[in-house]
Amino acid sequence: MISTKGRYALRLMTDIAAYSGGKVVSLKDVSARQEISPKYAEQVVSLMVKSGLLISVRGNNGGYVLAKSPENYTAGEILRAAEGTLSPVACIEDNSPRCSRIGQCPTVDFWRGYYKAVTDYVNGVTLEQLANAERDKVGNDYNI
Amino acid sequence: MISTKGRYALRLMTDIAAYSGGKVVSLKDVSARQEISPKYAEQVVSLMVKSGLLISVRGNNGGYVLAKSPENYTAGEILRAAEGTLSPVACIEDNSPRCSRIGQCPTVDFWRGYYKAVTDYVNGVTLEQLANAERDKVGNDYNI
DNA sequence: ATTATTCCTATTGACATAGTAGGAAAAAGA
DNA sequence: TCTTTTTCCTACTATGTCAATAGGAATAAT
Repeated sequence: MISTKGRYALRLMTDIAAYSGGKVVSLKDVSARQEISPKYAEQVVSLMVKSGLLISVRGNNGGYVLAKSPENYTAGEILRAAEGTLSPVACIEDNSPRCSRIGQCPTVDFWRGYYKAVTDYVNGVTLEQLANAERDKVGNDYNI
Repeated sequence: MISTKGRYALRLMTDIAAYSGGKVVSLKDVSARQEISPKYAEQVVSLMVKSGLLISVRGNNGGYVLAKSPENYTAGEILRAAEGTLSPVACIEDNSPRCSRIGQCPTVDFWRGYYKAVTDYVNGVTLEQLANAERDKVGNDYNI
């Protein structure tokens, strides 16, 4: 399962992309709209800053701005910045400690394929697409 | 990440498919070949039995047999039996407690797509393919 | 009766998750 | 200069999950 860090990161980035209009926006506003604990949102957003996906502005009237335009972000890079890796197993990551069974393990190739299926998918979705979904959905608060 | 339960389940099932030849095989042998703690392997295998993927034979000379032939298993059903679900988020599972933001969440469709990418992949790999990989790899114990 | 197996449940140490909390540092405005 | 609003940083904590380990009961062949 993807943890709340990854899920919140995606929603926070989507919100900023959808509503900031390129201006600095405070996390207070973003987290309120997304109903995410402001203090926890801070920690998630700090991962985005550290990865260079968001630019922070400190002080009064400060906040965050996207580092590039929404169509140039993929969901994959946001999730990786939050989660660390999307690899299903440790042994196929870069810099993984060598598994002694790697030469005889029948499932390594299977996991590589799994990883590729996930990677291809998340790298194929842009933040712009998510932001459009956000704007489309507002007002559509139908309870199924 | 997929837990050891899922990873071990796949390797144990693969081993049985590759080496049992349709006969009852004891878990002691299987777990030794796969270098998995026998006691822990018991717990993993019991999930397979409960899901009907393996048939158990109790008593002396007992063990386990595949419930069907390897080409009729997918990696997906084995992983789901071990892991419970492969869904990346709780809100898109069947019988999930309704999330109050479902009507306005911009990422739900993204996660559905993610889930589908994973599901399509794991349902497209058969146990027979894994068993062939196992047989091919034995003897290729090159240390990279 | 012995032995080899599966079956079932309890326990444990280590670690990760999902926050909460408090305050320091920065910068704008009065 | 003082106040306010923001980000930034670190520590703490409760809860739960993981990955086993452990012990013994039930079963069945010899």
